[in-house]
Amino acid sequence: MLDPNLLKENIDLLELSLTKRNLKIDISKLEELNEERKSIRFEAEQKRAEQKEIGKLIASASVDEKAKMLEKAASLSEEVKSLFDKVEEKDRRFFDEWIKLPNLISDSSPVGKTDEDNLEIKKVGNIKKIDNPKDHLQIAEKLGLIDVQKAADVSGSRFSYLFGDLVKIEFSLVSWALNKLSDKGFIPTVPPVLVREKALYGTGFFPDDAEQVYQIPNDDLYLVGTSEVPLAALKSDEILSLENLPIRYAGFSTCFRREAGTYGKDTSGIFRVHQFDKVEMFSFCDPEKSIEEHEFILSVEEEILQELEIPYRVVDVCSGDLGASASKKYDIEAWIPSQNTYREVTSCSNTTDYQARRLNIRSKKDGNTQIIHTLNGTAIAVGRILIALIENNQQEDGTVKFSESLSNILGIEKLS
RNA sequence: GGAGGGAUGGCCGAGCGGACGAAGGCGUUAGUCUUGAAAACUAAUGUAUGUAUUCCAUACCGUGGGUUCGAAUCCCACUCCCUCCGCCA
Repeated sequence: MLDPNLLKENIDLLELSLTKRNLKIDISKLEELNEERKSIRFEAEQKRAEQKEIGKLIASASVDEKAKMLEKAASLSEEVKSLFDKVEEKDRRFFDEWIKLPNLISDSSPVGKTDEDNLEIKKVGNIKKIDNPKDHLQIAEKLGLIDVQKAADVSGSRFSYLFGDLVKIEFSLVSWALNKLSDKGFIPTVPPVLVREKALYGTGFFPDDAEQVYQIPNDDLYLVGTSEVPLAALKSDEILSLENLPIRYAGFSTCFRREAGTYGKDTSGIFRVHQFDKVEMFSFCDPEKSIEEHEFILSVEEEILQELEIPYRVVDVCSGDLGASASKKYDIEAWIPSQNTYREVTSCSNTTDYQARRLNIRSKKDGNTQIIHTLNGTAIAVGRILIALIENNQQEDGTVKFSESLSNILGIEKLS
């Protein structure tokens, strides 16, 4: 959520940001709603003060005065009640709209409409020359490492069975990443993957992306699409001391996504599935240092891909392609030989104070509280990393062979 | 799943219809004393909103509703925690 004071203090900034995102929103309507709710609240509070005053006098009034005062107080009580009902209604009308506004876009984010306008920052790594590259599913199915057919029977489309060495690689990757992150000050975490609605609102996934989230209606719980949700909510309603920041967590969890609206996209293999495992970085940060922290998280992602010998490029996501809570976002796209292009494997966002305001996470500075900043980034999205590893290390004979240093990380030299 | 107990400020804990934003203690901060430190003493010490900006008003005692002129305090529902029984990786 944005700071409602923007309406008073920096309406131009708000308008500029919305324009960059290609959104047309009637701000004057919002201003009006905001004014209405404020003035009615003021009126209600004045009446309430009056009511309290009389209430206090009643306690010590003489018997004959009392009856009269009680009468007056009763009618005031009615008035106050109806005024506060109005306040509630006006507040709701304003905040229902206000909460829908996406985060302010960073000055440094490129302006554009779709992912085609994303700005490539750099390309890293050597792309191996592979003649007639096979895709990861062709390779892994033949080697008995992935079964999507049977998974479709059991669970539906976009699910998979992973077998054998691929599973061993997954656990090696996760363990390796958690160790690396732990060394960099991230606290390894296994968070809950079922959360209440509140956590999803707090992180900005609700109301906008509600259709992407699996529900457990019997228990009013939701399956998270990323451990970002329980990690962010971990500090909700807390005031953190500034000298302890940044506080960093590395969360491992299974992630669940409905992938509504992606029918026909990436239907082959495990690139886009309903369930995958991921190690996620999350940082609670001093607002003055979130830009550096963002670069730091990106650098960790790059380090991981470099050590995994995956060619990649870094993309600065443009304004039109940015999620609601992000002020700035970098994606890293790995080279996928079978598609002859780069595809997203990690993403890191600076959500500035957008999530923290909803989650009410603050710190103290010079005696005043301030909303802190939160950031998140993918360390290892297991499925997609497996794809990149398989495809970039495939051999002509249909096997997969890893370099010595890569084998040391994965615990496996060859898939055959 | 069954039976009982509980939730109050950074922490502990009192209050159980009006003088309560809340006693007392601990902690923290500042000061006095001291070469310095400790101890002792003194003082300060929640959050948010506002047409207030060193003053004032309003809200917040798990959450939401109700009773009442007035609720931390009474009633109802929910959430969470603890103890015992049952079941269970």
